[in-house]
Amino acid sequence: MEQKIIDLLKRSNLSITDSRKKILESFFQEDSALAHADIENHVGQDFDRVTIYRTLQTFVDKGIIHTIPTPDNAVLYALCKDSCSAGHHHDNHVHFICDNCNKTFCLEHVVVPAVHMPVGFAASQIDMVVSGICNYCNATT
Amino acid sequence: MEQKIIDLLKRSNLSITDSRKKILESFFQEDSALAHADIENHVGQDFDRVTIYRTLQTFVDKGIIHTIPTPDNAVLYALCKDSCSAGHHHDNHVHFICDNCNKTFCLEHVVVPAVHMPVGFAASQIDMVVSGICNYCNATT
DNA sequence: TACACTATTGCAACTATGTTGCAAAATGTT
DNA sequence: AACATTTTGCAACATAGTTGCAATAGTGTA
Ligand SMILES: [Zn+2]
Ligand SMILES: [Zn+2]
Ligand SMILES: [Zn+2]
Ligand SMILES: [Zn+2]
Repeated sequence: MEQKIIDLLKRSNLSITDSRKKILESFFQEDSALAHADIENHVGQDFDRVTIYRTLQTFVDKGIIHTIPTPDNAVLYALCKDSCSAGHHHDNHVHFICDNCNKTFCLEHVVVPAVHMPVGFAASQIDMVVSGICNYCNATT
Repeated sequence: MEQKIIDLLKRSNLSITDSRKKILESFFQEDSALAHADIENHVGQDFDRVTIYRTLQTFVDKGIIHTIPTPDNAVLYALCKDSCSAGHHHDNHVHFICDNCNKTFCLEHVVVPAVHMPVGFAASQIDMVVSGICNYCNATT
């Protein structure tokens, strides 16, 4: 884990700092997307709020994580897959929000479907967010 | 206009107040979705910030307007079509955000396409937000 | 390892956004 | 007009996010 994180930071041309390691750790330990508050809980009192904001922004810029738009306008972050790089995200997958456990997941293998635009409108990016019951919650009820 | 607004409020079982009239007016005058700040600008100093928040919430509850999730997590509101009623929205259309003029539109006639969920996931609601260049901006450049 | 250079962090202060309780004012009904 | 009910404004609070700057930590080089 430790080494995997260090490699990722090096590959992204980022210096290895305690906060970056700890914050990345949060993402590798959780399979779902994280809100700023989740990360604050995970890293505890170790780092300043501001550091977390700046670190997350850095990770987004470097293509390490991506943000997820949600209907209730909370900001969520999740790890990007390898195809993302600095200044160029390739996150065209669908996101799923569970109404029961309230977790948000990247459905890596579900590509956002095409949609026919009215005349005059040119689409450059499409976000799709699905809510419902996740596979874990469906299995345990 | 005035009469149209009064009728809409009566139909929704809401009392006719100055703030509700003025805020609804904002929506009828604009063809694009409005942020809280836009409405604050439109109504000027006439009403308190809190009143605007509460009025918008009331309108959402009554099925008069709906919220639009955006990738940058701003809250936007737009008029619902007639099929929406108190406690039951029917807004399954695609939303479009123009990268040029920065306005957001309801594409009333573009229905959110179906998407195939992985095993175990049950979808109950789907939001699709497209960004790009709108028809007005494409026509004038 | 020590040094110098640069990048990162913490702090404090600030802005923006949204919420709550309560008394005053406006609305609808009789 | 008088009453009961909603709605509004105010003040205070809560949460989220940003900025400038000085202190600190990380990196590459000698
Ligand atoms: Zn779930
Ligand atoms: Zn994702
Ligand atoms: Zn436009
Ligand atoms: Zn809409």
